[in-house]
Amino acid sequence: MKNFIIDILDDHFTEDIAKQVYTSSYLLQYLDKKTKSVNRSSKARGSYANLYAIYVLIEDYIKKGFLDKTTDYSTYDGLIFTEALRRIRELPFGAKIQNHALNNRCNDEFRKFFNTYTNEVPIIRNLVTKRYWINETLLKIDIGDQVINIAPICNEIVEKYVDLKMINFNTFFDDLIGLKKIVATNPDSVVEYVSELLNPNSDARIFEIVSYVIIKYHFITQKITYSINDEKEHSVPLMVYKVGRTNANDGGIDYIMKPLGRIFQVTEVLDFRKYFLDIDKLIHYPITFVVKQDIEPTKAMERIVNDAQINYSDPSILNSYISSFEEIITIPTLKKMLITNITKGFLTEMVDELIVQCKVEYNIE
DNA sequence: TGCGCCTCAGGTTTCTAGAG
DNA sequence: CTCTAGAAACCTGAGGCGCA
Repeated sequence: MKNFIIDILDDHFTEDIAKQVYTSSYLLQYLDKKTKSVNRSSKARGSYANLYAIYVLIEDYIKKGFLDKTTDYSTYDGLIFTEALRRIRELPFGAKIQNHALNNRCNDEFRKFFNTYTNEVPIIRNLVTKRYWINETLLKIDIGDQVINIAPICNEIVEKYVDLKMINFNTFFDDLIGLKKIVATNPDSVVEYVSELLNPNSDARIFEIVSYVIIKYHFITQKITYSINDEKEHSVPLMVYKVGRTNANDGGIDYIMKPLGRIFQVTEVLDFRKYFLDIDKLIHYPITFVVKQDIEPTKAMERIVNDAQINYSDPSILNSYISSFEEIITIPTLKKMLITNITKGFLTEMVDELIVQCKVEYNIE
């Protein structure tokens, strides 16, 4: 398969020139290296920070008219750090990007790739004035009889890359929106789709969201009645809340139930050490584990206990961990819950909730 | 094929210089 | 002196890759 960078170059030049431009431009080769995730699986992480650092500086370069040589770029004051970072954060997936790329990482990485061929780096900065420039020498490609400025092409590449990543990513949302449309007319296919999301190979974040939605609607029909100091009785549903985004919640609690205070932790593996670590983190507070494994909960528990017994000779220590397992929920449990939720008529709500949670997870809007 | 090490990239914390 | 922006160091999970 031809890559999209070559396609873009071919749009601008004859095949011969396109090839020459590519082989003489380290910047284009760098962009090529940094955009590889397009052709990888949906799990492959994209890379935006370094690309965006280059992008905003080139954008500034073009916007201020240096492409048309109306003024000399070397006399330009440079782009202010805060402005550059602000612009980076406006770009798709860029909301949380930090200072690293502008400060050093982009240049470091470029050097790592190309130091045997060139001493130039993409980003020029003045530590005293805190201003930033794109390195113009890397933009001007001399191919013998002419000098080509690749500034617009570089930015076209970055834009195309972001487009492609967005398409990848939007497919899932489009699917969900599609589900919403057919939920009334063809509920069976919705069930099939959601069940598919529960398979062990699905993306971890998706699994965490889908299992949350199922668990939430499983408990929401159960009511608890309590009274404080014998005062009037309250009757409330068991509400499960998702705490934070998966990505921004390293090692934290995943779901919490009010008012019982049950805590849910999602895990992919059956390694007992992972469970014991979670239990340690919460100082042996009881935990309900949601496990992305296609086995019955009893089997999962058996395996954990067996493995742990080999490593823990003291039964009282072992027991202090085992007793911190409040419940284990596995894929078969979730599938059963899904079916009962649907028979209770929660299908539409569940699809809506899925969309809401995905928007939170992926920072949409 | 499974395991351990390495890289990558985002996120958090700390340091520093300059302004007031 | 304090406050702030900017810079840099530190941390961590996930994926990839090489090796047995």
